[in-house]
Amino acid sequence: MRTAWTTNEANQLFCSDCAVRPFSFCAALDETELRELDHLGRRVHLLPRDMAFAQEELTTSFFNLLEGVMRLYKLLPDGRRQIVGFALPGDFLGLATSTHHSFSADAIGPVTVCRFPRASFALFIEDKPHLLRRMNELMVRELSYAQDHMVLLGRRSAEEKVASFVLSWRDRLARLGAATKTVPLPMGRQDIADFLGLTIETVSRTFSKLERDGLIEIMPGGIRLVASERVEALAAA
Amino acid sequence: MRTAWTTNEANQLFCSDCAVRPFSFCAALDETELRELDHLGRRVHLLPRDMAFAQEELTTSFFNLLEGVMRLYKLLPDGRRQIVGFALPGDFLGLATSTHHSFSADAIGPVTVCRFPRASFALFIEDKPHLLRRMNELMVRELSYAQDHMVLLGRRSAEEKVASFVLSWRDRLARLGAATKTVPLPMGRQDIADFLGLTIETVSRTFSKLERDGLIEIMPGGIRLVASERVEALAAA
DNA sequence: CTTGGTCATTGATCTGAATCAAGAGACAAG
DNA sequence: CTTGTCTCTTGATTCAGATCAATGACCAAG
Repeated sequence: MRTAWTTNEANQLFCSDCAVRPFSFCAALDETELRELDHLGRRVHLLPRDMAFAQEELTTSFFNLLEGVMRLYKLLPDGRRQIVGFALPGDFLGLATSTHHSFSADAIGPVTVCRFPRASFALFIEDKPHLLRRMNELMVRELSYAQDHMVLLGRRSAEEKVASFVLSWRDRLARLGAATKTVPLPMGRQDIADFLGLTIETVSRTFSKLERDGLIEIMPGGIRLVASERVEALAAA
Repeated sequence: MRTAWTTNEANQLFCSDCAVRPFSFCAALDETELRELDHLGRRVHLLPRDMAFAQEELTTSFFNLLEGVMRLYKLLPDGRRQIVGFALPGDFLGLATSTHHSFSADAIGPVTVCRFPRASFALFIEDKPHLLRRMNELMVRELSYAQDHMVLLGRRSAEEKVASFVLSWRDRLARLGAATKTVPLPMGRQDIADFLGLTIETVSRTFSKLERDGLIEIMPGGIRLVASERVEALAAA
């Protein structure tokens, strides 16, 4: 529950050296703008379970994820949780309707983010049409992703949910340039359950079933796709 | 399945007279820009079931909904349907990842839309930061709405789903300036089911139960909130 | 007035996933 | 090595919602 970034600031590096720039909103910036951005952001390290921001909290910062994986989730008053997404390096976090965050974000493993104060970031993008268009593009992608997830949550079986999840997670990692046959799953079973609208038991059983049927192999920290075409078939229909 | 707008164009009216402008993206425009926009858009009437565009189709137009209600949905290969949203006057439709639509949109009742060719609209907004920011704002709202819906689909019971739906629908209508105690439901039970991730029977049974318990009254074409505070209680937790 | 169509409701039954309940590993702290 | 704490898995049972099956209400066409 601690918000680490108030107490735990790392030394600054330069945007021009940033490894995630090609995947990030800042890919749209030129040299001059990058140097300007250098003065806005601060690198911050988060430990597992550290929160970048919480639902209902005043929006004071935006974040660009540099390293690690984050969990984005909403809680119901009685404690039920829905994970609305997992963030990977290059993802931009914190955009919210006006003043308050509509979901919480915390670190799964160790995480590095680039933190931007809300106000100065807003000034920075205000009159930069190419950057605004880039943000638009990212949000359209995000929205389309959200709609796909609604289909999954509303209309798919447990087996289809798990299969789709594994594949779309693999594809996101692949876009960042990782291997494809072995799929690391840094999040726990409960996280997967809360993402897919299932219980932890059903997720566990479904993984076991997929392994028993010879589609995957369960490994510590992830899975291996033994018969990816059969997993694709499950995810497709 | 017919796309009516190729054959069924209405006579043009002016943006400055447009009733939905205060609710729409074009609220951000000044006099000169409005006159420019007049030349881009054409008003088009759709009949029930007419499609504005279909999933996978090339994006040739954007739409601003002027009158009526539309259904936005995605289909799985086997015919299962998830409605990702209902559009009301003022809503902007058609933004998609690059070239293709990611969902279908059709008319529930009779509908009037303002149709903009993709290319010229893109040129029009390209260098207008205030308009780009306005679009951004609308998309953040959309995304936040999508996330709320994920919580509903993934973590709520049938009764909670129906209660939340009725209230959020009422609130959207209220923002457009309609009455609040009686809630018109222009969409059918099957549409509500496909929106909430339920079957038509469960929706029907749930409405009946809410009526039996004295929370609502079922009327032709809608419902009346008899004990809205009890409905709110269901929707909240 | 009858016919056929669509849509909504209700009842009976079934089932996929939730819930309840143990274990089994993994691992850090003492 | 032991102990406690997690997380994951597996089994038994229950239950919310799906499925199957009529029936009723409404309405436009003949």
